[in-house]
Parts: sequence; C-alpha cells; structure tokens
Amino acid sequence: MPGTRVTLKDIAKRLGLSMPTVSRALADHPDISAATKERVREVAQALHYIPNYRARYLRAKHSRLIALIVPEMNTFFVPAMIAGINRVVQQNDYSLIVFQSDNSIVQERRLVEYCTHLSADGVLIVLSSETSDLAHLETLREVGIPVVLLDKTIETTRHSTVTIDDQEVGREAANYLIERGHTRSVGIFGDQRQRISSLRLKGFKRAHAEQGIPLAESQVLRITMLDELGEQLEQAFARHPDLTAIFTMTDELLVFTHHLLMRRGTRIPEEVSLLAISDGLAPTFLHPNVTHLRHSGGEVGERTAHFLIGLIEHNSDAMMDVRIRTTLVELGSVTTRTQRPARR
Amino acid sequence: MPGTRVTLKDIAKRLGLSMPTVSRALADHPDISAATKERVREVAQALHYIPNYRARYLRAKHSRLIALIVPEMNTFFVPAMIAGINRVVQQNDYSLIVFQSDNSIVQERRLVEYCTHLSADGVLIVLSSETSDLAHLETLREVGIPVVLLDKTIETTRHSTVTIDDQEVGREAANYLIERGHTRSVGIFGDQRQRISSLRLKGFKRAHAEQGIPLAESQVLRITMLDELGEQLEQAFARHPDLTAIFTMTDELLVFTHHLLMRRGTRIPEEVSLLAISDGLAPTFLHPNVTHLRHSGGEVGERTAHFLIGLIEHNSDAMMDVRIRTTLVELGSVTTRTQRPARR
DNA sequence: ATTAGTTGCGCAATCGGTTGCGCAAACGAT
DNA sequence: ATCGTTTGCGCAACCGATTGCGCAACTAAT
Repeated sequence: MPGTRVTLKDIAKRLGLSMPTVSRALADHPDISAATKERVREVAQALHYIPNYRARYLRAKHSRLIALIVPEMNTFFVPAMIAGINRVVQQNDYSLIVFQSDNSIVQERRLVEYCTHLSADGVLIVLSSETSDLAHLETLREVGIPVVLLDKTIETTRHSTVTIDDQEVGREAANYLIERGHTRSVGIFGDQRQRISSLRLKGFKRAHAEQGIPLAESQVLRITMLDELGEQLEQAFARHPDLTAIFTMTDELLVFTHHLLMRRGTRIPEEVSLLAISDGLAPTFLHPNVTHLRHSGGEVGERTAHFLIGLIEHNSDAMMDVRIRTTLVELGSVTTRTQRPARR
Repeated sequence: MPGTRVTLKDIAKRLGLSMPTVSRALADHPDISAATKERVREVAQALHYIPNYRARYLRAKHSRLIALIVPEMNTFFVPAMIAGINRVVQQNDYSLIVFQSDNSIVQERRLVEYCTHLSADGVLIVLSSETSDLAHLETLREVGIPVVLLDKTIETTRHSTVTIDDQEVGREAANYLIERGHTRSVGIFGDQRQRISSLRLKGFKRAHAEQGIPLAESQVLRITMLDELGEQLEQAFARHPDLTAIFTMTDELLVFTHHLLMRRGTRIPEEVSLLAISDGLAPTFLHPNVTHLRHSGGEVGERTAHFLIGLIEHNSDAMMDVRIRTTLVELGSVTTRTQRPARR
C-alpha cells in the first residue's frame, strides 16, 4: 500500500527478532551472527525496506546536507559552479540543497534561517547584491554550522571566503591591454554596489595609474541593467575615436558587448580588441574566440565544496581566504599595436 | 556552546511548563492562553530556539523536500529550468534538492533510491542518456512518491511527463524553412539514442516528405560529441553547394554552429539562413539574432513544479502528459528565397 | 563440575518534537 | 449550592531508528 513504509519493526516482527537486532544486522554489526544477517537482509529485500533518514539523523548531530544559497542563476558562472559543487558534494556522500535569494536580503535571511531548521551540515553562500552586513550569518555560527562565502562577498574577518583576487585580475586585464599598446580602452563593469565589481574596476584603474596611462571616467562603463549597455557603449565610441580595446568583467557583459560590436559592424580585433574575464565557454563560441582571464566556475565550486567539507569533517572553524588564480587564455581577440603608447 | 541546540525542553524547563505546552504555544494553538504564548515566545527568542525539522517531520508523512535529478548542467536550458522550478518550489514552501546523474544510469538509480531515503515528497527527473527503461522508478511508486519526467524522457504510460511535442517542433522548423524557399537545408541533431533527438529529427524528415522535398541522409547531422560538428558541417557544405539553410535543435548546437559559420566566413542570412530551437537567450546575443522556436526552460520548470506540487498536495497519482507549445520568434536569421522551391 | 570467557540477542533509553486524551480550576447558569 | 461547560495545561504515547548495557546460552579451560 503506497504511503505506508516498511520499517525495521516490520522486519523484526516477520522474523521474530527485535528491532535493534535487525538494525544491527543491516549495519553489519559484529554482534550479529552471519546466519541472522542473511535472513534479515533477505526479508529486508523482499519487503522493500527503505531506511528513514530523518529518524536516523535525529540522533546524529549531522544531516549530510549542504546548502547553497545563490542570488540568481545567471547563464554562465553559477551553473558551472553548482555543477562543480555538486560533483564534490556527491562524491563525499552529501546532498546539495539549492536556494535562490533573488538578490533579496530578506529572502537571504529567511533562507539562512531555514538552513538551521534543516540542520544543514554546512552552508555555501553567494551573497545577494543587497547584502551589506553579515549579521544574519551569526545564527549559523551559534549552532556551529560552518559557512563559506564564495564568488560575491563583502569584507569580513569572521567568515571564510573563496574568491579570486578581483582587484588583481582587474589590474592584470588592464596591464595586458596596455602592454600591447592599447592606451585608450573601455572597461565594462557591473553594478558598483557589488564588491566584485568595484574591486575589478579599482584594479583596472590602478594599472592605468601605475603605467601613467590616462583613464577618463567616460572610459568606465558601470552597467546595472544589461539594456543600458548599448547606449553607453555608443557614447564611449563617440567620445573616444581613438578607442582600440574593450574589457568586460563577466561573461554576460562579454556576450552582450560582442553582440553589440557585431551589430555595429565593428571588426574584432582589427578595429577593436576584446578582452574578458570569463568561465571560458563563451569565448570559444564567439567569433573570433575571445582572449580572456579564465576564472572557472566549476573549479571555484569544487574547491569551495572541498574546503567546506573539510571544515565539517574536522569540526573546524578555521578561517581562510582562498584566492583562486586566473589563467590567461590567449585566443586572438587582442592585437598588438605597433605604435608605442603615448606617455604624458 | 556551539553544536548544542536549544530544544523545547529547555524552554519548558526555564518556564516551568511542559514540553507539549511550549510546542503548542509556539504553534499558536488555541488551547494555550495568550499570556503563556507571549512568555514562551519571549524565552524562545532569548534562547535562540531553532526548531528541528527532522524531529518534526519524523511523525509527519511529508518532508517538504522536492528532488530534481538532471543528467548534467548544460549551459542554457537546464539552469533556466532549475531557476524556474526553484521559484515555484520556494513559493510553495518546499525546498529543492538537486542531483546530477552525469548521464549514468547507475548514478540515476542510486539517486532515485536516495530520494526515498530522504522521504522526498516528490521527484522531478530529466532522464540520463543511458536510461532505456523506468524500472528504477517503481520504488518511488511503491512508497507513493509522485514523479514527473521532464524534457528528456522515454516512452511511458506509467509516469507523467512534461515535454514539448518534439516531433511537431521538428516538423514546424522544417516547414518554416521550406515555406521560405529553402529546399536544401541541413538539420543538426543530437545523440539519436535520446528520444528528444530522434523525435525532432523524425518531424524534420516528415515535413520534407510531406512537402515533397528530398532530404538526403547527408543533410542530417547527428552529433554525439560537439567536436564532431566542425568536420561534419564542412562535409555537408562540400556535398551540398546549393545549401541555403541550417537548423539546430538545441542552444548548444546553435552557438557552436554559429561560431563555425562565422569562422568560415559564411554570412548569415545572406549565404545561409539559420533557424534554431532555443531557450531564447543565445539567439539574442548572437549576431545576427537568430530566428527560433522558443522553448523556455524557465517556463518548463515552473509548469512542471506546479504540476508536481499539485500531485503531492492532492495526494493524486493522476497521470498527465503535458505538452508545452513553442512559440516562433522571428529575428531575421532566415531569408525568404525568391525562386520557387523546385518540386519533383 | 565449576568457573571464565565468548557469542548472539533483547530491554529500554534516547533523539526532539506532535497529539489524543484526561483533568483540575474557574466560570456561568439554574 | 449544584451541575455543566469552558479554559489551560500536563501525561504519555508515538514517529523510526541507534546504542549502552545486561543477560542468557554455549564453549572452553581448569
């Protein structure tokens, strides 16, 4: 009869044994004779016994559940990250519960609380864009649930993080362009309320400053909504006829920028060079393939999950800021300009 | 002290009440006086009481957990689908557990079994490419857990499905091209062991047959690995100099095909028209934008989740095959050829 | 034959809540 | 003053599994 589960008691009754004996038999406990174990296993099979994990884990302090809270499922980075996390989580016999905060701090708070209700063994969280402090994570600390922040974080000394060195990668991007003679480039960045965006921009600016290359504010595009991009890009072209390179800080910005360039007939890299920070997928199906600083979502996910599971299993509250390095993948969307950069 | 949770008993002790009273107070049970409720709530707050869902749901037959098993996280469709499912699931106070079968039937079986251990209230499953029968889903039926198959399925009379009419959409695609004078087109399809691929191909072929347009086997590309696509496409071009249109059955195939066309300098749509079945995102950032039959992952996810939750909450085992209609989105990657199609 | 040790299993408590039922005190009605 | 009703709360069972401990029965050693 559907809905009614076979329990240990049922098996016990069938065999004239006690529940503990059946439990131990199935757990291959040494106290139980081989013959009994065999009989128990047979009946368990025949009756389609299914263990009840809620009952089992009621005594145990762990649940083998890991929760992931993401602000949204964008197209490129997050799915790859989830896949990476999931791989490690499954390999270690945990299950992954995925929540989406829709970039709302209210939702995020609710979800964090929910994680405690579920007794998650650990929580991974990509902060929402509205999140400006980490008070809501204290609940987790109180009950001893380890948390790791990844990708999008804010400044914190109380939580472990896995990120890339956003400022450094912004700097590398700019240097790469400058070294190749691009003294007038446009950088396309995301919402500046997000640390990830502001840091990448900061690095981008710093590189210009260090190299003595001027960078006007109009060379920096801060994109909150993707549909602003078209207009802002046109303005940049209009204001900077000497523009020779464009840098995009995410895959989303890359594909839209690429599309806009194609639409206006701008040839890459003959007229404008294109450089991105990317997961690596989009650059290979855009034409021409796009040179990028690779930041693999899958790798971030895997490493973060490993780290979290380490915290869980060693019952550690070690704090660590893991910085993942990006690798440069040159695919020919950036030219080297022969004329020397003009210095002031 | 971290790890030690505050329980109802603690609150009860603190107030000199019994555990049931505290439980009822927090549940706003009418038997409890307003004054007591207030005191209980205060103490619960002060002590940072966190309910233990595993204990709560030990008695209840439900868990408010919905499991999703996907073969892989591709880039386009699946993430959008997950986002859609998650939206509905969260709105209805369920949680979504995501598993990945890596296209392995062994994993899939393991995961389905795991769903029963977790006492999931319902299971959504996108079948792996190795799955050829549904015997492993019987366990779920036995314990009364509703299942809905979505997107990639196989023939079944015992399970509900949510799909598009794959054969029909293949047919529509071909007809669209034929009506516009494309009598020599190439169709790019996925692994033929998957029903989704074989049906779309079947429809594509049928349309040609119905219209009396010949379709050589060399006009049909069956792609198992994406890296075969380049070579096969070149062969098709070589063999069919009169080729005027290309159809791709998924987003992945679309972006790679588009990339290959760009690389070989084929102009779209001047030289070759391009038509796709797509989630709608890729077509808008490729250049030119790609005309497609839209099949929204988000919508599929939402509708499926709604349906499943209906089954759960009405304790129904109704069977239903939901067919989601695609909508035609014309974005200019298909030209109309002036010369009439040559009939035989 | 008595003792010591091993083998195989059951009793009962426990995890943290929920729920049916009972019961005392307070209340109103006659 | 008596009876019936309502109010507010506690007792104990229960969900399904795990586990420390105890206890027979059997074996082996002296």
